[in-house]
Amino acid sequence: MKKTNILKKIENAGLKKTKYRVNIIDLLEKADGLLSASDIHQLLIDNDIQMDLSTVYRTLEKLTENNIINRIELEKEKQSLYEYNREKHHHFMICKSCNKIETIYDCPLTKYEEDIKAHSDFLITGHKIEFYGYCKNCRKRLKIN
Amino acid sequence: MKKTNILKKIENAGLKKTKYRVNIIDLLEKADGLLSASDIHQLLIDNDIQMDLSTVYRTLEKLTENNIINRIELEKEKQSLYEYNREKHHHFMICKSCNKIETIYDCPLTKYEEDIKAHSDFLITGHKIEFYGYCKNCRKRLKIN
DNA sequence: ATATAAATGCAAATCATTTGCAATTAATAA
DNA sequence: TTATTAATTGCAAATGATTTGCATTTATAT
Ligand SMILES: [Mn+2]
Ligand SMILES: [Mn+2]
Ligand SMILES: [Zn+2]
Ligand SMILES: [Zn+2]
Repeated sequence: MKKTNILKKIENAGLKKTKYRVNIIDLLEKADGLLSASDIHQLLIDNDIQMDLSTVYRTLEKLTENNIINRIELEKEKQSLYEYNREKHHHFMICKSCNKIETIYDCPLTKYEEDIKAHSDFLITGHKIEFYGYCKNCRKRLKIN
Repeated sequence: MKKTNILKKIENAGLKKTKYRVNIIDLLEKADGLLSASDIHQLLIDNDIQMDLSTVYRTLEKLTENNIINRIELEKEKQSLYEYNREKHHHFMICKSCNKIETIYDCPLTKYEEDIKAHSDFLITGHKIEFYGYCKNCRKRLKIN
């Protein structure tokens, strides 16, 4: 992503443009998987960017609040994970053996939520799904079909 | 549930029959909602049953391992919650305003999982869904339609 | 009744996350 | 540019749920 776009996002959120914020957004935008606060902290250090872990947390909080990134809480992962917000509804498949996380850009619930809307007093405004199972590699390795 | 059935469950799991285990299973079987470890600890104290919180945790762990109860980890609840395992597949609807948790004994994913099975290398063996929205009371109170 | 492994209480440790506070810095106005 | 002010930061300490080490007790089988 062009740096100007990142700066625009920060500006639109009414946040100060600090090198830390630009760096974290940049890093998450380039990352291909989900990253934890400490992952991010370490990656910054690897890039010679010193930043206190508490500041990482505060930054992630602010960016999450402003929908620039998403905080993901997965079953069993004690740490929160973060991803760049590409504004594309998605879900996760998590391998029970190696913990690999794959993303599904697809959603089976649209119709179901409409049904609930019609038949229940509860108004659904969102949902979260995690699928659990075995990834390609682990199926092979563990001979699971 | 008749106490003999609880004892049978403990026995089948190869666990010792301690008053604590019987009490916790009993309590969860009667509870109508989800309970945290500290909820359970407090309820036991209210019933004049002294039990160390660490023992509550260890008991819940054992009962979960043996599928007598289920451990539920919900987005944003920092504490794990527990329910008696009625062996009935279900999901939750969580009110964004009052945090009320309602259960859905229904599942919209059977067909979808078969689709994934057919089109992906990932083998799905289970899933987890949380629906978020507003319960009847909060819809009324907050005038949300 | 005895032996043995499991269960327990208590205190201390863990670990991700949060917070208080003083110092620094970005944004804005003068 | 300089001054002003609120936001941001670093550091150390706190938090809070959960876990663990260890000595003691208890349930179960012989
Ligand atoms: Mn969806
Ligand atoms: Mn289901
Ligand atoms: Zn795997
Ligand atoms: Zn509600």
